[in-house]
Amino acid sequence: MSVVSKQKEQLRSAIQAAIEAAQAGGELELASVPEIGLEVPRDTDHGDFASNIALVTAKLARKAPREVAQIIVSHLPAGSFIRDVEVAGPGFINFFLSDDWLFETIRAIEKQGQTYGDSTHGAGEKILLEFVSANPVGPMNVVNARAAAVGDTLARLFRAAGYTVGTEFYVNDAGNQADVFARSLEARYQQLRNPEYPFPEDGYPASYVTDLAEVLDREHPHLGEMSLEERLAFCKRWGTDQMVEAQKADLKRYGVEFDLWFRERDLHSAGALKEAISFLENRGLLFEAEDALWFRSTDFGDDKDRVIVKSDGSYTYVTADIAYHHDKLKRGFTRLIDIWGPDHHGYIGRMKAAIQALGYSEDTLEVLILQYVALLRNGEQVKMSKRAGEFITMEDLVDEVGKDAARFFFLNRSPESHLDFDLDLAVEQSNENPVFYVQYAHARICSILRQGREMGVDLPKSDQVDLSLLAHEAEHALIKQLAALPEELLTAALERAPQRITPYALDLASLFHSFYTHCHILGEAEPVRDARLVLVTQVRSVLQKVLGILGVDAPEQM
RNA sequence: GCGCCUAUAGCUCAGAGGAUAGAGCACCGGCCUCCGGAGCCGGGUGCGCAGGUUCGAGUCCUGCUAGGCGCGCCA
Repeated sequence: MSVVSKQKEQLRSAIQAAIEAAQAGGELELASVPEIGLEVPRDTDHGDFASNIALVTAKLARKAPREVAQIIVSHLPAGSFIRDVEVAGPGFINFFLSDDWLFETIRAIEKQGQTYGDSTHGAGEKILLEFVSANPVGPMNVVNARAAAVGDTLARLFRAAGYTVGTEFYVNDAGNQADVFARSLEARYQQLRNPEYPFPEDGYPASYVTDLAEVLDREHPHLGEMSLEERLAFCKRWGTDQMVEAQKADLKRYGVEFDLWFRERDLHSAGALKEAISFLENRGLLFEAEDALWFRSTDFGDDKDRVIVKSDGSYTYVTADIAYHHDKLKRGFTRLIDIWGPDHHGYIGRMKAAIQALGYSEDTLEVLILQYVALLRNGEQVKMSKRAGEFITMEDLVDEVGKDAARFFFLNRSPESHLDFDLDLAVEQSNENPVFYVQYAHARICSILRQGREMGVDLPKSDQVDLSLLAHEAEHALIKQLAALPEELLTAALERAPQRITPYALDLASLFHSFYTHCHILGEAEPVRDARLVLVTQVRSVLQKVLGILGVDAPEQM
């Protein structure tokens, strides 16, 4: 249990006891006592913790909120860890604690290191997080970059919250787009010898296809001996493999590595689609109409029924996706979280229907819809067309603004909000970027500790120093921020809100910078110096933890 | 027409039913005998509109308005 939770527990039982005492004395009449809410107020004038219990119960007690608060306060045990208590505002009870819990926080971080802030909340639950899943027919775009940042950080948050997590990239290498890509690649290959060779009307004209054709020609000279059918199959397999490798490299550079790259073609070759179809068939959920085979998804709340096998005998996208999700569930995952683009939101109904048809509850599948990213340059939206080969790729973005700034930028916004990414601004102001502000705090601490070492100062442990010397306002504010981490991480995971972490990091950095200007360290008398060295060491640890969650580097020097 | 998302400061965006709504950028002042000035301290404007629920609403509900996206035997 975190230090903050422990304080809240103690306060809760104190309040509970006070209410019971008031009831026994006939001062308060409550049929039932609701859960006692406690929060850390934003404003430090409002104490270390505050409760709204009097506001919540006022109606029940038929008294004014402030009066209820006053009665509760009068029955609080005296002389405890509660240093002071007051009734404030509309009826809040504000608690001012003795500083011990702050110092306990420092000892907890020192002891727990990079596991500080973790919890066991998700123990027993296995989450499969699927994200990016860009088609293997071209380079990834900036929405993919946004998805990668959000998904990767969510995965890290889930792990911190004690869940078992698997991350997957679904490679759609067996669908229409892969065929179109294969035909495009084959045509470019032919054109190396015969410039007149026709390029498919719906093909991808972008130059990377031409570049790829040249590699293909170089590495596979026997290709000309194949039949057209064989060659297309080869292009499809080889070409998508090349794209997957390129995507892997881009993502790795971006700090994202998946546990599994799941190939759609493996589902086909394993007969998983047929298996899924007969599974549904056995449950009487399929019917034939208009020469096609349909899934009666309306039985599970979908808007309309969906085609599973087209009239030409081929499968739809949803068929493979049902098989894929069935596979995930069979692997023992208890919750599936998919991150999709906004153009897929209409797809939620049929997938939730499929999950239920497979015998699981609707909320086994959770879909997070990521909104679009509009790129701005010179104040105007950059027009992009994948088909015309005109677009800013994820690789371009990372080249231009850097991994850390790009990730931080994406993670500073809520996933479901539309995002304008001003490239000029991101590049121009790269030195003023918030991410550097946080990294600078880390580098500064490293520098202090480095200089301390050079001066021959041994890094003290918390039990060797007098932590009560950390009495400055800036020090208390800093420690409170450290204490807030466990709740912050858990809430971010539960609400699927990675965008909560960047403000936390910025606040922590800001509180550190402020502390730094107000409180010197190495020049101070030994007891103060040592206490502060312990403090900044723990600040560094938490900065590393938080930057690690964001997937942003924590440099020792900048 | 139906569905999803969005609307908060000049701009880009945070915001957890609570007290005086925040950050960055931009703009204007201060702060270096001393650990990194990529820093600190101060300065000001805002919840699209109208109802409702609540002791209390930027937050929840309803209806409008505006923008983005979707509604395929495409993926």
